[in-house]
Amino acid sequence: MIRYAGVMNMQPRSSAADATAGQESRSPSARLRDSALGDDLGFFLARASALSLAAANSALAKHGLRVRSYSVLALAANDAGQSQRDLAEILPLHPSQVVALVDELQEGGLVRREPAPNDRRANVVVTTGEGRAVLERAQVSVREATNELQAVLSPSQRENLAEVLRLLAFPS
Amino acid sequence: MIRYAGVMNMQPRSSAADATAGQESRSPSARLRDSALGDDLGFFLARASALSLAAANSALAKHGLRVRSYSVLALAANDAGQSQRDLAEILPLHPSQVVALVDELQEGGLVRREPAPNDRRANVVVTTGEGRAVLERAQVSVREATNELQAVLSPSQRENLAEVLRLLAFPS
DNA sequence: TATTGTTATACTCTATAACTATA
DNA sequence: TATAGTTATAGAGTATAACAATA
Repeated sequence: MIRYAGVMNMQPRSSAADATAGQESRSPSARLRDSALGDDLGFFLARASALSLAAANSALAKHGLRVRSYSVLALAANDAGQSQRDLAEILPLHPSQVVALVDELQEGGLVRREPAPNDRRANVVVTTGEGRAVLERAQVSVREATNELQAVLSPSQRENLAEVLRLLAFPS
Repeated sequence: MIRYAGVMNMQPRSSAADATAGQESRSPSARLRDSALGDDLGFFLARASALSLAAANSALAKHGLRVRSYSVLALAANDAGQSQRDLAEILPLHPSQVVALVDELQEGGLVRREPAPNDRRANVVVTTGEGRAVLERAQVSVREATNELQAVLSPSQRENLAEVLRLLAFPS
């Protein structure tokens, strides 16, 4: 049911084709291992990320959300008083992308734009009651999908991964 | 110089704005940590992947390549006799995407399409001498970029990461 | 009947520039 | 003059369907 995104769309291949492939039929993973990509950490990073993104998007679909709108909703819900500019900075997205995402969430009744108290240029993005309810349900779905994906890892591997990825994602 | 791709485009913000932000000015990373995204491994995975992709694309630009064309070139060079369908399966990309990538590489003189010996429907993608030369130089650049990105990690952390990512990327 | 390469199309995500209203 | 939000547009990347030639 999961659709792989990005560099990751799987093309299921008939096993008949494999069977008749002839003499030089190493497995796809063997070919990959022997190529220049075989020890390329970036390749695995991209693939793991795409799988994770696809799983999250799939889990969020039933709530009418995608990863990016979910992110905006999650941040807006966490702390009232955040302007669109703040959201753009934190996520990080371009301000013009935040406009579209907030539009979408607002049309669904999940957030409101309110005038910022100190700055008449700025909007504060505020979650509605409906928005908070949807977010809570969506969080459960995302967590389930994440756990399923990480089921192949031991608890210590998970912790290690989180720590190392944090270093890579936010080099300080 | 690096341009961050995807969910990852950084919007540099004037420190003046931060200084005058007023009472509730937690840092962006603090806001992120407190939000529903703060413990979301998928978020860090996406961000690390985007940084890695951007670094690789940046490193490949001077060779006239991008990550996807580099991947096709690397696989074609590794093993003569691979059809476009094979490449699509291994990478994995949609066959129609491989068409465009091979077109591009062929126009640059890095690969040739040759008729497959056993199957007149299929093309075999073969690297030219120029293609192999470019690939070798590109590989050096990619490796440099990767090392720079992973400089924050200890050797054992790198090994661990590679092992864990392999499990996530290719769940068997 | 199924598969290979191909073309075409559409949709998502990302990047950039420009405009307006405020500061 | 700089910033917040907005609009518009263009380019990657991705997904899908259809077609001709061949198996």
